[in-house]
Amino acid sequence: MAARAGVSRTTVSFVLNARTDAGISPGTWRRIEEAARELGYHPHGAARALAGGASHTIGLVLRQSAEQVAADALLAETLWGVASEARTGGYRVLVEPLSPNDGRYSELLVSQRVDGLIVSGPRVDDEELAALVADGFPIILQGSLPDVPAPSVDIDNRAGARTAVEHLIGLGHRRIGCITNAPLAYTAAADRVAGYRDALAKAEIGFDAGLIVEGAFDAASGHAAMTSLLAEAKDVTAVFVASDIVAFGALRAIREAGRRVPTDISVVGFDDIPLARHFDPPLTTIRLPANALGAAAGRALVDRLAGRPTSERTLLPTELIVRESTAACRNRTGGP
Amino acid sequence: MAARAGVSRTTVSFVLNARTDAGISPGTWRRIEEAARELGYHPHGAARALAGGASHTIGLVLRQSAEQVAADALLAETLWGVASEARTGGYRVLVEPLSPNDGRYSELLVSQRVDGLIVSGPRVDDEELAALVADGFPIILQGSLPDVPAPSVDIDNRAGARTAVEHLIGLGHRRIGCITNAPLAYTAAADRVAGYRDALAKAEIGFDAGLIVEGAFDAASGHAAMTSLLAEAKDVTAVFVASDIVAFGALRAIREAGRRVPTDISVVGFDDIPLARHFDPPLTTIRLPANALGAAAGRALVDRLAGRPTSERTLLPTELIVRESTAACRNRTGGP
DNA sequence: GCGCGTTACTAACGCGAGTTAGTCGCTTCT
DNA sequence: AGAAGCGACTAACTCGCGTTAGTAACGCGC
Repeated sequence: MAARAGVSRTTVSFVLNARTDAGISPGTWRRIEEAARELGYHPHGAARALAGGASHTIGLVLRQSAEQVAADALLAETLWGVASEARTGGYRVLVEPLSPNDGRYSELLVSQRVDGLIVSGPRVDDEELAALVADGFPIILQGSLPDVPAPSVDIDNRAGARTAVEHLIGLGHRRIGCITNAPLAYTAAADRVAGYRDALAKAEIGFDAGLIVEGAFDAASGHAAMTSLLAEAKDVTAVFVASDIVAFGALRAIREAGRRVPTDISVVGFDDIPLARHFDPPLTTIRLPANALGAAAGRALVDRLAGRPTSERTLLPTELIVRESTAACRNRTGGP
Repeated sequence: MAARAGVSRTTVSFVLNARTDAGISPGTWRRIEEAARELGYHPHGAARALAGGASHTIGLVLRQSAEQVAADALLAETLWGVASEARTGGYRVLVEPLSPNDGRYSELLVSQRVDGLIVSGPRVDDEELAALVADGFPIILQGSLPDVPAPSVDIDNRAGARTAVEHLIGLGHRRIGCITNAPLAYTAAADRVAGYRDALAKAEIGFDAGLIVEGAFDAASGHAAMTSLLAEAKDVTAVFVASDIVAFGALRAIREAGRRVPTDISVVGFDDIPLARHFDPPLTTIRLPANALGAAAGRALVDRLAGRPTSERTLLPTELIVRESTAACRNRTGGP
């Protein structure tokens, strides 16, 4: 204990916690700081947590399956955002990857190892989560979950999808297909389809359910979806694929069908994964601000823990990145 | 405290820590377990850490820059491996992303918030790391760092590269180019080049420094490297690209040059990122066991913390995944 | 009836901080 | 001169648990 090199012990605590209200003379203050440095003194985390009643740690629960995590090109970036924001707020991040039916993360909270939780990819049937939220634990949802009364942070999937499709419409396309990023049970997938429909409605283009095909996370599903779409709706001149990875498979299907992108068919993706700019052709897509998403979740939790007001729902804006997979429609079947 | 519902307090501690040596009668044991369940009792993590002298938490330090993290398709999977292995050992994982010149992770260890550290992507000039290791802290390196006397876990880059090139040689190729995954200052890049040379040497193919071009993490660098290689060495019939992402750019360069894969040029990648099987053509590559890598690092640290013997250096085997980007050489210039 | 060994527990200390309620010495007011 | 006030600290309590040493009850042998 640095008390030796200086004077007391309580005083050390005051200095290290920057308690300016406790009237410590500048001389003593400096003396203690120096002693602490010389002795390489560092307060013991656990003791501090015990005495202070706060662990200064937040938990990040990954509710995706191992396969989904492996396939998620943006997860690491999101984690980075959470962690850096947490750090500026004086918190550390404990990561708890938990496959869907693999319960029991409440222990983290209940044992006071973390002060709050960010739950990424929450599922509707998560009873444990609902119970925790009902008990008033500080929890931030990263993703959408309508029925759970906890603050959530997400990107604006609907607006993003709408922007993507409006871009297509602006290029003169009228028959626009849509391949989802995941089964529609996933809210993110449903929201993106909603955005697609918004854009069509605004442009007064009739909605055709036959133009929507479900994808499922990976490129193989995109390939299958696109193949079926090309077969079913031959007059499609553009496709909105709600995931770059799925779009990658779709591009291949188009190539295999002997059509060209963007000459014959325009394609817009979603996510802007690092590889998207290198697709053939470079993919026009909607940038998902992964880092900012993590940071927003981190900030929301830190704010909440500090007792500051938190908005119930934060929707992050996306950005249209125009590259070379989209071009003006050449055969305007639906023109005025 | 559950003492109320049962009898004592020390006894509760014994039961919850499964101290069978302390002679607790089966009746009392059961009574306490029930009471704990009914009261929803959970020991306080910080108190436990303070009293027990161990935080039961390990730190995972990410020493890559934010950009590298974002571009690393396998990082999340590795993290998953670390975390799941840690959990089976009774540990939690604290993640500390730290850009290269952004020091000060020793605080984690020194303040006892973690019992040990896994350092991913260590750099040679990391003085803090060297000091920590010298002080005897439990640290596992994930990656290679010859001069630091800490146990390390890595994949066998050299053997993997060798396997890749041997596959090419087996197909009859003799003029084989090599594009690195990163600048040669990175040991992983140097190791993979070493594996490339091993394979050539074994097959008694002369080494030509002109066939090696440096890539740098992303597809753009692969594109540039391949373009220059095609221009400089027109007789190359195969290329070993030490990273799938870089290979993606290389494939595009080959296409742009009017050559076909694998008809004119065979390509082998490295990493087996999820998208590799969907490349055009599906990429033959070396699978990097990301999950296993994380798990091995986690296990090594847990073992070390438990006082069990740990091997100084663990090299995980890779696996050749043959897909459609490689084919037999057609113009055997160097044949017997 | 006493010593001795078991069995089944419990009182009390200590981990290393944060925090409350003082204490001490010195001015300033009345 | 005595009370009150203030600046600069510190003794001692608290957090919730692990752990060591110790105790009470009970049986057993002689």
